[in-house]
Amino acid sequence: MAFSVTTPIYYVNSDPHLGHAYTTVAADVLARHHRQLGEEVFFLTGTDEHGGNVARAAEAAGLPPKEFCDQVSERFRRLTAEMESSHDFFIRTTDPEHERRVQDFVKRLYDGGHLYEGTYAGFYCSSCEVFYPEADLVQPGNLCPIHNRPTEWLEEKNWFFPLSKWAERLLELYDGDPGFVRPRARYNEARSMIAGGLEDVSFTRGSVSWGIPVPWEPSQTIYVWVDALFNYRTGQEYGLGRDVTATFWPPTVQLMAKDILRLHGIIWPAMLLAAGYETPRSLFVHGYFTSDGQKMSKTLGNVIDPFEVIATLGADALRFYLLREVQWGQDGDVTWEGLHRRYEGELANDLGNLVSRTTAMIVRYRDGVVPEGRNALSPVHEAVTSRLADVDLSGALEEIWGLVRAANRHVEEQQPWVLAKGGTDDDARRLDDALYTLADTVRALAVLLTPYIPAAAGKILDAVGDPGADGWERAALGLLRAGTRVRQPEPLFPRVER
RNA sequence: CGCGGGGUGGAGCAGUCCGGUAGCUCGUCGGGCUCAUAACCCGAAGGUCGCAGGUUCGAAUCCUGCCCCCGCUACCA
Repeated sequence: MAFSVTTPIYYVNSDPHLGHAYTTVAADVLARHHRQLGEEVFFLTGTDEHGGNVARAAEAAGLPPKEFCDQVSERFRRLTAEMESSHDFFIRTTDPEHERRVQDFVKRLYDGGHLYEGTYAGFYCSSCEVFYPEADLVQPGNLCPIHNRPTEWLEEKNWFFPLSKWAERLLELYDGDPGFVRPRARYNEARSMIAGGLEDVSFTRGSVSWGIPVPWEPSQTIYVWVDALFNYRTGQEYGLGRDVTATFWPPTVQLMAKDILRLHGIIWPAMLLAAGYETPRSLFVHGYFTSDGQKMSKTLGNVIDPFEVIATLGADALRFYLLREVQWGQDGDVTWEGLHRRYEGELANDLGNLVSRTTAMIVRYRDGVVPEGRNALSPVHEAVTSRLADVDLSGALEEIWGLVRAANRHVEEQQPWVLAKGGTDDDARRLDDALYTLADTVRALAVLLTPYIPAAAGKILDAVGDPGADGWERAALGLLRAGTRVRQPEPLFPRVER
């Protein structure tokens, strides 16, 4: 089995923020989980670096475009590193290997007769790098509907991709697989965009120089979105120093936010169909964040910087919070208040404290050796497996937390401290069972949580004497060997001052 | 006739596809415990499931109409 997952490549026009972190951690959880399952995994992320927006941002920063991209791309790379992303390759669209392949790809479409030459005239927004039909403009003043700034009337010779021609094939794709785009509402949205009629799209630009030259007409550059989308393919072709497309193409799951659904759900598969490539197995569209019910903005002062979260509470906390607080696939509200609440209430009190009390009791009552016993709790790994197979990242976490709570409840029900004082054989046997249940459950929890909070999960496995045993088959209960040595670790999630 | 999301106890949400005693977390109040990161556990109060009609033995769930909020305008995932 092979599993390949992608994030969008992040546009270097702006600094990394919480949304980027969100998509990255989601992809990372999937990648780590599928590795646990023993599958071959290819997880691709990176940065999107061409286009007029970047050229302008570079100019504003007083840097040549490539140098500017180097700097910003490095910030994104640092974010992925700090949040412990396990991606297999970090692509940059300014990689010469990528640029060359994009040219080959576009040439292939050209040679196959899939592009035609036309003149494009229209209202152009230089921020979007997009022409708008007059009907979409904000009046008066022909303002860009996205930026609310004046557009300019521009005419240029372009190569076009006849998207309209592909509508029927796209509908077949959608109708043949209701799971192609998830959640369902996004599938409906994309399908109705196709059914409502598609317009051909410009494939090249005459007015943007910071881009990949069109092979047969070097005065033009390849439109940045073509260049960007095709990273999913080129990354597999050269990312590992060899072509792994035979194993990993097409991508199993491609993650994105809703703003780029049209690009990924319509244009991207059409491009691939035209070029004769297999289309992605599935797309998953997640939601947006608000903070305190409002969009994040510097002016409102409710911006949450992922670097700051990691510096304050750690990468595990950020990863956990984003996937726990926000219903996967929906918009969600994130705040520092909520972050602290989840950190203290769930990571520290529920999980961290469970590990603490479990290990402390085994050290205290059984000299740190796991006794013989059987696990009295009900396993959750099958439910979690099925949630993750459905790419339900917050649902899986909910299932896991049910086991955390059950374990804490078990302590109260069994009252090991009472059993330890009782002198009968029955007391001793019941204490053994209770301690075994706790140690084994904590161990299984670490396995289940490995994709989400890899650092803490590793520490838990070390503490219960099962280091590195994080394969998914270990997620079942009752696998901890009696006689294993346990020690009490430092608090996994120490209290942090607000 | 722009598109999309949402309205469920004080807060945040699940449940709505495939109708059948309204559930979870947090908060509040009361109690228990002492293994543990002053953590943990139990109990209670608290909801006419946005409104109005309809279908049905039965509607948060299906149908019709309406009202309100949010995003699409951003450091845009």
